[in-house]
Amino acid sequence: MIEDEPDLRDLLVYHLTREGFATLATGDGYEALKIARTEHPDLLLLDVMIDGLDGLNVCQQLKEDILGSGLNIIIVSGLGSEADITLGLEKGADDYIRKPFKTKEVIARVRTVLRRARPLKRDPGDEVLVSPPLSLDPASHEVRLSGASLTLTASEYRLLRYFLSHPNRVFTRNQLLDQLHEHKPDVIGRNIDVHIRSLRMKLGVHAGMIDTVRGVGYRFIGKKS
Amino acid sequence: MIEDEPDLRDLLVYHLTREGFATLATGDGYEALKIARTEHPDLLLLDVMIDGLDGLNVCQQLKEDILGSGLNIIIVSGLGSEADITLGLEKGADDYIRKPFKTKEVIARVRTVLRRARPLKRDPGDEVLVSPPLSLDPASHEVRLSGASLTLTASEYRLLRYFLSHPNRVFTRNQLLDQLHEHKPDVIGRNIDVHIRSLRMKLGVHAGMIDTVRGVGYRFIGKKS
DNA sequence: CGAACGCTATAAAAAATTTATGAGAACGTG
DNA sequence: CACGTTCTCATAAATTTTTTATAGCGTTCG
Repeated sequence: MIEDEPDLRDLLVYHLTREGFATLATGDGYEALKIARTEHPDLLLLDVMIDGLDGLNVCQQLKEDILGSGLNIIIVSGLGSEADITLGLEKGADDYIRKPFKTKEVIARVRTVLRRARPLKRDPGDEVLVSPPLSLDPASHEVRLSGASLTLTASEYRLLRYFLSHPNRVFTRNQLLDQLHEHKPDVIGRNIDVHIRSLRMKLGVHAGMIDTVRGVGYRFIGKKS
Repeated sequence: MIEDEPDLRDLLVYHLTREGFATLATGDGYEALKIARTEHPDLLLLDVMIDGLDGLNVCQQLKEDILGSGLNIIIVSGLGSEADITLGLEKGADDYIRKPFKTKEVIARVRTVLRRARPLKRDPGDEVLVSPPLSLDPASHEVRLSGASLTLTASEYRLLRYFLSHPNRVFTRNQLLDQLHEHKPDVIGRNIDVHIRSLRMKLGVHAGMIDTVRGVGYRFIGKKS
């Protein structure tokens, strides 16, 4: 992100980070070029009114420079600079946002551009979790064991997904319960046992992937794929 | 909750309580500090525009004060105080809500922050403890001796973890017992001996790492990794 | 130097805790 | 209402923790 107003920059960085985007920010045009060339970002959020170098120049240089490398650019325009927008789009920007904006809107646009531009790169939260011989695809909600499709209930799925995204780590029953539903205070901790059991049954031979840690809880044993 | 408008305060208290959160509310900054320090809340819902003491001050003081105790803070900002938000986030707040808001939104945020915060609570103690040839990983609850995995019972694990995090220091039997369970006053001190023994057995050749200090207790002999 | 004492190690039995399992009730959804 | 899912509970099985008893070792002091 290139944005020269520190407050606004920090706010946006905070939000983007919170939404799962790895974010780098600067207020200076030259620095931006340097960062863009070394870090190969997927997306540039570019305020056209910045120090050091005109935003549109940055836009143009980068588009030429890293042509085809999959860099996307969203222009953030100041008030009443209609011209900048059209100019920017001509120079290769993919979208624009007009000030003042809501952070929600920014995030939505970022998402949209990234999704449109990179059907290959999935959302971080949508990546297929693999831990042989298990694989779980959040997008299609499908789980496979040694290639064969497993039919899981919603709870089983959630549990397994949580396990798969935090392999080799112990969780107490309450931690696991929290993953199943937005904390239902009245649910008895022991009922995790039942879910574990059904998961294990469906895992069949590989039931051992879910390990009981006596006196603590459960742990999923998984290899890095 | 710190909120100085009584109507709004009551409304929120009503809703939060109905959702199962134990809620305390005040409109005064100083009182808030006092309550926070005695009641050890999990979450602070903090309006930055309050009487008695500036909201951001409250935020900062509490974060410093109860550092690591797992206090989470959500800032509620008045209209157009963008600056307060970033400032607050810098001072340690975990999230913010902008006025005007819907009670549903507030509840959702509260839930989210609390859920997100809970596993983090465990983080500080998550570092792997190493004292060659021993290593203990709190996250996976796994202990290795010269690379080979050791299977410990819950008590053995706790004991060893305590030893590893305080090497070369003598502990009385009662101190060690306190580590095993939240104070069970009726347990006889001598039973630590039994745990020590089983630990030593599992340590095999390295049983000597646990040293008997006659007339006092035990000490773990460890090198810094 | 050696016997007595106090503390620790060991072993085995008893008590307590924890987990697995099976079956049924409650719940929600179509 | 029928169905599949989720939750609760009771009981059995497994394992851990505590207790108890005895043997062993080191220290102290006559």
